Order: sequence, then structure tokens, then C-alpha cells
Amino acid sequence: MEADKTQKLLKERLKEKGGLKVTHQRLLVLSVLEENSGSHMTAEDIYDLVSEDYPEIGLATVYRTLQLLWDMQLVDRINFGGDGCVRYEIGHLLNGGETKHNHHHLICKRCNKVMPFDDDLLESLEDHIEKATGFHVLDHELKFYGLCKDCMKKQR
Amino acid sequence: MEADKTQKLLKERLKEKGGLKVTHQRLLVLSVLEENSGSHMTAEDIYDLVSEDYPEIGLATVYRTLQLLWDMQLVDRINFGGDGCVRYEIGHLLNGGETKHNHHHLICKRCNKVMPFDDDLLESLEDHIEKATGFHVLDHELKFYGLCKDCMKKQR
DNA sequence: GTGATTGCAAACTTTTTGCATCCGA
DNA sequence: TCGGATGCAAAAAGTTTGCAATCAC
Repeated sequence: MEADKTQKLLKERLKEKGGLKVTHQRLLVLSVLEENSGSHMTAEDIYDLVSEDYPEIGLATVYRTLQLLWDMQLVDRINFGGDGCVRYEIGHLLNGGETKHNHHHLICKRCNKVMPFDDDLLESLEDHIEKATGFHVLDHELKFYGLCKDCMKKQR
Repeated sequence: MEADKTQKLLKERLKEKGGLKVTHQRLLVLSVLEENSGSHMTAEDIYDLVSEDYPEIGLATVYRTLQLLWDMQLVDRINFGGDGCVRYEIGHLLNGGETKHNHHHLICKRCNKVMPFDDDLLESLEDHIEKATGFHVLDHELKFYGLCKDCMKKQR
């Protein structure tokens, strides 16, 4: 999705909410999120990136903007592992229906190595869930915990 | 799994690590986690529960104990939704051999509601992974992100 | 012009760390 | 006894809030 289209959507939603303004800062935060679609960024990551173009921005503004974008459903919040900080990425609704990311990981319980693993096997299960529960699935995340090849060897 | 067995496992692992001690506090934290198997508790939740029986415990001890239990793979860390705090539950290895805890969850991106969802569909995929990559799978965790029935309604 | 928004700093919340004391092995 | 563990308080790290100045409409 092109930046123009995302910006247009932001402007629409701000108008819908009534009285809210399209500011330079809001556009910049959104554009950084869009340029890094797929990565999971903390507020500080976003602050650092926006600062490159606009050093006078404040961290508090980034937090306030992320809260606003979340309220308007333009960004998603995610929580990876137990690192205790909230991460953001551009919303699924904006992220193009096609390029949905399938978070499949093999995680070794011994050495904590994380290996990616691709498989689209779950698509049909999503349909089943939606029919059975009314829950509309947007994305999934599948983690397998176990022992990697190397740690299996070491174990014996 | 009975508390006795869990305690025994804790003692074993502490001995394995060498020099680590079985303290009243560690036993209490583990027993609270076991009594509340299935719920996802913050460190403070656990602190409050342990405090009922043992008011002199410090919050820092709870954090240190949870870190230790996690290192020894006796508890799991989970991070649902974007509520910005880490939660703990008794580890899946301990949570009953038969009823292997398959963490299947439907997580609403809007209201952060978490609904359980059971399915054993992934067993065959585990075999496939092991043959293809040499990774020995012990457990899996599957999360579907989307919009629950209620939030779907509200959206229109 | 007017009210929403911003930057800054201070407050808050959650988690970690330093240290003197205590306790399990 | 002795080194690991604890409780407390102080420090970090992450996030929110109050307020005067500023900017979008």
C-alpha cells in the first residue's frame, strides 16, 4: 500500500473523530511505521527513526500518537517474548491483504535459538474457526518449542 | 499433577544447578502458580497471593524466583495483547503429561479478550518438521489474532 | 482566534539491582 | 560455618500526565 493512501486514511479517520488535526508529527509516525512494515518496533525505536527527519519531536508525542493510531485501528500492538515492552506495527487492515505474515518459529528450549519455518497449512483452520466461533481471524502466530539439531546431539 | 511431584522436580533442578537452595519462598511461589494453573498471572498477582500466607516476602524475591523458575523451565512466560505486562503460568512440562497443554488461543486485537481453542491438528505437522529439519518438537503454542464476535459487531 | 497538539519535565508503573542481614545445607 | 537467598530501598526502564507555548483549521 502506498504512503499516499495510508495518509488519506489517517486524514479521514481524524475528521471522523471530529476536531482532530493532521499534524506533521502524526504523519511522520505513520510513515515510519509504514516504511518498516513487518518489523515490531517499540515506541523508542519509532521515536529514533522519526527524530532523524524531525529532531524536535518528543517521546511523549510518539506515545500519544501511537495510542491515537491504535484507537483508530491503524496500528497493531504486539508483545514478543517476555521482554516487557510493547511493540507496534502498521495495522493488518492497512498492511495489504496479500502480504499477511505468518509467524512460524521453531524455538529451542536449551539454546534459545529461533528458526523461522514457513507453512500455510493453517489457512483452512482459520475458516473453520470463523464458522464455529464467529471470531474473525486476521493473522496467526505458531511457535514450536523443543530441541534443535545441535542441542539434541549434545544431549546424548 | 500433585504439588508433591512439582516440589520434587523443583528440588531436583535446584540440585542440578549446584549450590542452589530450596527456600520457603520458592516453594510458595511455585505452589501459588500450581494452584492457579491455567490463569495468566503478573508478578504482582503472585506476590499478593503468596503474601496471604507469608506477608514478609518481598516483591523483588517474587521477580527473582520467577526468573529462576523460567531459567529452569518450570514456568512459562506469556504476553497477551498489548497490555504491557509480563504474565506467568506453570510450565507446560509440569502441567500434566496426558493433558498436554496446547496453548491455542484466539486473541482479540481490539478488546484483548483471550478465548481458548482446542485442536490437536498439529501433531502430524510436528512429525513433518522433525523429519525435515531435525528439530525435536516438545510442545507448541498457536495464537490466532483477529476480532472477536462482539468487536466485529461494534465495528460496523 | 480558538481549541487541539506539542515539547518538556515531572510523575507513575513495572522490573532490576546493591547491600547488609539471614538462613539452608 | 559459608555462600546463596532475602528484604528493603534505591535505581532503571517504560509509559503517562500536567502545563505553558505553539500550530492547524
